[in-house]
Amino acid sequence: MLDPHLIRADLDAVARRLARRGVELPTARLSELEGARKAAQIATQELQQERNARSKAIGQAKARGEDGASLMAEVGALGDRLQAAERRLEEIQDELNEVLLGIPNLPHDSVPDGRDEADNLEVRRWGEPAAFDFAPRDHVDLGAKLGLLDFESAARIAAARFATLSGPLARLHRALIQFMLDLHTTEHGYREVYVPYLVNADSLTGTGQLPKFEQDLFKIQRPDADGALERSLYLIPTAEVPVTNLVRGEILEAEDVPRRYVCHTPCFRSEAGSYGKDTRGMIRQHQFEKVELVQIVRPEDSYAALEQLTAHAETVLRRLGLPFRTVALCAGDMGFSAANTYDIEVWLPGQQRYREISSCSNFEDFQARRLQARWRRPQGKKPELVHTLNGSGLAVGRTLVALMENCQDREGRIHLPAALHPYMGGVSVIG
RNA sequence: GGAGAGGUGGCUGAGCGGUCGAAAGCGGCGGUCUUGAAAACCGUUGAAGGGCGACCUUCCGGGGGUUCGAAUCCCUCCCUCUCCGCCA
Repeated sequence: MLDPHLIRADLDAVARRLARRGVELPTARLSELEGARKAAQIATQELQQERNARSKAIGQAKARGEDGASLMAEVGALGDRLQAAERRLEEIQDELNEVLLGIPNLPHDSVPDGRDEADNLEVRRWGEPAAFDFAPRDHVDLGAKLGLLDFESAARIAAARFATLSGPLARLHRALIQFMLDLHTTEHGYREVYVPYLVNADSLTGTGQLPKFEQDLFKIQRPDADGALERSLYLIPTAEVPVTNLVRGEILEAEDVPRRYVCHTPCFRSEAGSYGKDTRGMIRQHQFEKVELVQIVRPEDSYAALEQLTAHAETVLRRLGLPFRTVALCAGDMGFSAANTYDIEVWLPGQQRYREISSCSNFEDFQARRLQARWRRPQGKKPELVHTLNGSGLAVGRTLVALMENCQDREGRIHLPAALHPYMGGVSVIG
């Protein structure tokens, strides 16, 4: 959520910055609501003040042993007016809040202009795509040839857009998770956490998935005692949600502040809007594993943290020897809650292009405001909002795809990088 | 699932219809003392919102209700703890 003060103070500047994302701020409606809010709030508070003063007088009269009946008669008439004023104020605030919750974050000044993916800016590139002296297969063909990757059984068990892995490929998948967790905990200073995979609506509102993107989520309805459907939970679309919510409603002490978490979870995405994209293979699935990096930092440190976190994610690819490039997302391509985002894209020989394997974002105080996640500066000042960041470190399924496609030989065998050998029980070649 | 007990400020914890936004302790901050620190002592210290301001409003797990007035009474939901049952 944006700072309401900022919106009040300079609505046009906010609108201009949002226009870079291709978002039109409903300025007329906002200023109308804000005006109504102010009037209603002042009116309500005046009535409350009057009621409080008179009620107090009744109390004092009674304490003196007086009757107070005449005073009570005076206040009676106030009740209805107060209630009406309170209702009206609540209505306006609900409406205002609804609008506010639907406004995306402001892009940082350093974010390049642009409408979509095509306008993203490459900031660096690492590794050389291998020159194959044969036509490289994509992971679907490789998996089928190896007999270790199968979409039909997954469709039978569940539905389209699921996959089953078996044997050494299933082990490789697990090995990648262990490798990533070990790297980030032992070398990059993250604390490993295990969290719920089902979360409530408040958590999703906190990180920004709700209210706007409910259609992307799998929702679990829980029948209550009467069989009525209430108290829904949602399957997490990313560990970002439960992990960032670790600090929801907290006031952290200064020495407790940078917090760095790493967490492996499955992720579940309904992605109702994107059918038809990446239908082949395991690039876009309803269920996938991810190792996520989350940082809770002091506001002044968040941009340094973004560089650091992105580098931590890149390190995974470096260790695996997978060629990648890092792009700065343009304003139009960034996610709802992000102020600044780097995508890391890995080279996929099967597609002859770089594909997103990690997205590292600084949310500044946007999520923190929704979460009421705060910290106290050393000198015992007022609590201030923290800044939050996260990034995949990495998406496991896509890493598996990249390994298969980049490390294949003419016969369709997969030659694993040395970094994974300890996690594979000595197996260095699959197939 | 059954029975019971609870949810109060950064933390612990009192209050159970009327100056209670809330005692006390811890912690934090400021000061005295000290070469410095600790200890001791004194003072101070919740959050959010509104108003140009003097100030005002809201908040005692969430929501609803009773009342002139609710942390305190009622309803409901959520959560925590103890015992029993069941269970990976």
